[in-house]
Amino acid sequence: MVVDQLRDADLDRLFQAFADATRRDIVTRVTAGEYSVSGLAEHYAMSFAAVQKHVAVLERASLVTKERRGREQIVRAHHDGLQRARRLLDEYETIWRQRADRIADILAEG
Amino acid sequence: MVVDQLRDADLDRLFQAFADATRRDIVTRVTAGEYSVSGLAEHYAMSFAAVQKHVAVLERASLVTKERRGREQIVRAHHDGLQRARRLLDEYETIWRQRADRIADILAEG
DNA sequence: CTATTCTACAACCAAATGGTTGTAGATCAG
DNA sequence: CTGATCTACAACCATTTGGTTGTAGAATAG
Repeated sequence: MVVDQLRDADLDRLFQAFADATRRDIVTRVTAGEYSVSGLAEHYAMSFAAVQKHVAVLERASLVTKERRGREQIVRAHHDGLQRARRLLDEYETIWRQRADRIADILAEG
Repeated sequence: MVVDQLRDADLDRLFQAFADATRRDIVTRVTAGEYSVSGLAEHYAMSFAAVQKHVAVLERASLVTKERRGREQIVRAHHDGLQRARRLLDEYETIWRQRADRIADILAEG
């Protein structure tokens, strides 16, 4: 199974984006409210540029979008992206859970 | 919010482990049946050592375990680890979905 | 107009990642 | 015992990652 390249690359970017506590926190924040990039940066013990890069990673993973408003860039949760992420996680989770359940059943029988 | 360090590190390792197509494929395989490390390695266009490293990453993320059987090392899905992964993903997903739903409602009203 | 704020982006750096080859120790087959 | 197989691990390499500082351009405030 060489698997679907497109989907693979998307999943790579998705999980990679989630594999950092700062980025997960950013996603949590922007699903709750509006933040400019500098507004986000205030909350982390790192440079503005570093936060800018984290936002860029989330953007490439289609988890957030940016929209310019005056001199600020507003970061928002990208709902299509988040939904897509959920669906992909669900699929994986379903496969693994079904198999895990089947194995649990077999172990229970034994 | 400086968040829970332990959980953060676990989540980092978890998502990092998932952020590679080969590793996701390995997890899928070992949830379905038994594989030795070399048995797994047969399926990928990379060296045995590379696959060994991927398995090690999954092991550190508590997603698989290894058990020696003769000269082979059998790789198995670690069900506690997978369950834990599921629970963590569910939590995140719940937070995000609730917020996304709320926002969707607001947008629908407007 | 000027100063400040917000963003973009380049250059740089250390550490981690994902791969390789090579060597060596166990275990099994004949 | 000997040879083949399976694993472990070290050393190495190129690329990516996560951070930094510095420079420069747009937009706003006064």
